[in-house]
Amino acid sequence: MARAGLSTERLTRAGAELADEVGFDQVTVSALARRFDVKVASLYSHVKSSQDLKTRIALLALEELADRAADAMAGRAGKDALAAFANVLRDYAREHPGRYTAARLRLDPETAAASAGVRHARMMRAILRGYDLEEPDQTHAVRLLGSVFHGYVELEASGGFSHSAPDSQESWSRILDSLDALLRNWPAAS
Amino acid sequence: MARAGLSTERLTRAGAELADEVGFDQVTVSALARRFDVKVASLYSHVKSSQDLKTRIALLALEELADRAADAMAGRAGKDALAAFANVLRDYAREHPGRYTAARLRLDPETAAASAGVRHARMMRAILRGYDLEEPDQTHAVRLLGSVFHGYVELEASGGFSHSAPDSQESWSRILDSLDALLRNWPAAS
DNA sequence: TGATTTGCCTAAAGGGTTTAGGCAACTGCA
DNA sequence: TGCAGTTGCCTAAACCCTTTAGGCAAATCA
Repeated sequence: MARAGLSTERLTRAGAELADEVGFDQVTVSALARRFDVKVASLYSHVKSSQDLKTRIALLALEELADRAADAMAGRAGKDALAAFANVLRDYAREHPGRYTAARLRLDPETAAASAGVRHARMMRAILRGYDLEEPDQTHAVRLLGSVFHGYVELEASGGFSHSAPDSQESWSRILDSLDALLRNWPAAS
Repeated sequence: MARAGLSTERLTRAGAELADEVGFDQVTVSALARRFDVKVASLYSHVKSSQDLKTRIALLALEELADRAADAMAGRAGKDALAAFANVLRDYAREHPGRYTAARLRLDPETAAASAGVRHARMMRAILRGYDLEEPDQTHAVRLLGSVFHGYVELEASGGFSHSAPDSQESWSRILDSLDALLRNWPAAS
């Protein structure tokens, strides 16, 4: 019987594609086995469990996202860097909704620490270097940006802003403008 | 054989409790049947499907949330109203994580239109009446606030801010301050 | 070429979802 | 109060997903 050429790598990639096609939570070991025209049990030589598969897809997505963000931010600072980073996030989510959802999977601490998530955090700090913020305000700002970006992208993905004026692109631009303004004039602690 | 006294109402409430205890996506018709010490098939007289059950829990959570928010906002305006609304969201999420997750379930358009979600939207607009924003900036601001609130609460729930200084409460306060400042000085379109 | 490793398979158990059909327990009406 | 009709929970069964154990054949390497 001919072998299918499975590997952890290929399964992870195929899983990511499947996620984009049918949604991350429809990614199942069974569905993946069907895609490779192989029996379900065969996948368990390459992947420990369904959870393991999902974690690998999440890590892949985080890497891709970090790579794109690093690329986009190269040579930029201030508002340009802010917009570049934010747009990478939003575009990735629109292009690869399943992978984006995967990237938001809750990872256990060690896995998270070894993931590209730390690159994301560093890039966020790098953006803020273009503004004049001391600690702890810098941390507050990191948290604000993270919340806005992820929050907006998620609301947009769930259809919250579609079919209503003004269109989402305009809100997005204006929100980036307003965040830039806010970071330039960060209010002192009350 | 004694009857268990099931009803759609009771199942929905029990489902909400179960969600808070074990997580919304662990809410299953089977688990609920166990909780009532009843056979699984029995629930299907009261609930159309697993999806139906989840939707009902989501609608319950949206109602509770809207009730609390309306309460908290009564008699407040400006920053007070902003903070009241935001704190209700955050507190509810901390108190009832499963219900909060449920409230974020993607509903089909008609269901959403008939849900307490519309009250949320109206309250958001009410908050902005305390600031001087014309359309379309008011809509942009609604979207920004929605993104920040949901984004922050979600990142916080997933442990993103724990075990790191400054503590989450401080960031939350400062972020509310900064949003207030931003809304008072909303930048003109570029 | 023969021995070993590797890869995919069959088999089976366990759990969730959902439907069909049955009997017992309530409800309401005479 | 007694009986008919309705309602509520049950058994049974089909289908899908996960995961483990153990087997045979294909690839690899000596």
